[in-house]
Amino acid sequence: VTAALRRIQTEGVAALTLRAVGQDLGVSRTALYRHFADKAALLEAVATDGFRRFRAALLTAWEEVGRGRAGLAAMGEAYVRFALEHGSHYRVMFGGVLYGRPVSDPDLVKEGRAAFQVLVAALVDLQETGAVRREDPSRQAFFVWSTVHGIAMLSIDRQLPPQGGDPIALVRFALECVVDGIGVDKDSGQSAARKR
Amino acid sequence: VTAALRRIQTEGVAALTLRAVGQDLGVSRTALYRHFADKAALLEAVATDGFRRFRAALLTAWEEVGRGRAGLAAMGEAYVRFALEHGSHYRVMFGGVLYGRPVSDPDLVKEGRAAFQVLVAALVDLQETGAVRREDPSRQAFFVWSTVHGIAMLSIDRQLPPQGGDPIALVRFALECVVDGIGVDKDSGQSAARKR
DNA sequence: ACCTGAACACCGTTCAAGT
DNA sequence: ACCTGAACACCGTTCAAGT
Repeated sequence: VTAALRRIQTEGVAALTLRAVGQDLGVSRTALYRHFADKAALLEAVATDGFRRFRAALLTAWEEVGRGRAGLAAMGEAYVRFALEHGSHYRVMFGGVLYGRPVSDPDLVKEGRAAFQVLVAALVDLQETGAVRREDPSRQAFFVWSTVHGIAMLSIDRQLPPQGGDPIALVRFALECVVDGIGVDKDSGQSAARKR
Repeated sequence: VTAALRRIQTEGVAALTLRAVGQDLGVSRTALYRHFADKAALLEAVATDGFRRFRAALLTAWEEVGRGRAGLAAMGEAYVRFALEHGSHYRVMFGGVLYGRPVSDPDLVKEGRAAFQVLVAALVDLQETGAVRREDPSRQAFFVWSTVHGIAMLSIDRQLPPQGGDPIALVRFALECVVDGIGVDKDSGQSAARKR
């Protein structure tokens, strides 16, 4: 898995061939079939590993900055930073490299859910401090996730420039708007974050 | 191009091989090299065609519903509907099938920009009616685009369920929050959409 | 201008065979 | 248990050759 990761990082996801991985390991291409059912299984293992690192990155960002609205912003920045720095890895986790489902590895879906739960927990926290409306936090989380995921994806695909500018600046702006959006109290027409 | 599109729709993007396209056309695989420099060029043509249809779909949704906040919502729904109904086509346009850049076809970047301009124009319209803050509309557009793109991508990759629910419902919720978010007047703490 | 067939260098995968 | 080598069915791409 680490050999596969190294290749993916340096040569891109397209260069991940069983033969190349085998060669890096000083072993035959077919030897990998003793450890993984097929290439998809290797990719699933890579994705699972990715979700673990990903979750850790989000969590430390959230805790270092000290929760609250600023914590969510830090988490969002950590999110797109991860995606930018590990573009190929992020692609394997999300971008449909494993497009021909179904996902067979239960660890993969477990780690994926765990990463998502970090976001849900953050939103619950924001609800408690009153920064955000009290409603289904997982719905809010899907919304936030989509926004940040979209920024990450478009950045990786170089679809944001030319004047799209810095992805980090964009995610900062976007998350401010998002929190305002899910913070607006529909009855009073006021931001929940601003009223005491 | 239409033959390639048909294959992509029915068999998925992975099944798009030059040999298969040639066979569908009753022609040799290598014959395609008289019309496209290589496979990437074919995919770029498919993507260009996709952006044209995409732009048309967004535009009619925007105009049919009659602009304004409801128009943006309709546009967002049309967006994810397009992505869901033409998953493979959408993938070619965005999802990094053309990952190994650079994009060489100038028509492709032109059509891509044109589709994006539909969104920008909509936001300018919302600014004029006072539904949304007056600031750089393209920055707002990148934000909105990211959100909807994220929902579309996660839906296509089946990453939203199980309890993520209907993507259309999610985009409706998300766009309401987004408009609230970019409509909040920072000075008064009130939603610009609500004050007269 | 457009197409063909053979050829080349790559894939993932299977399988009989070795230690 | 782990690995190997040959083999198979696929790829994209090139090239000399045909009309």
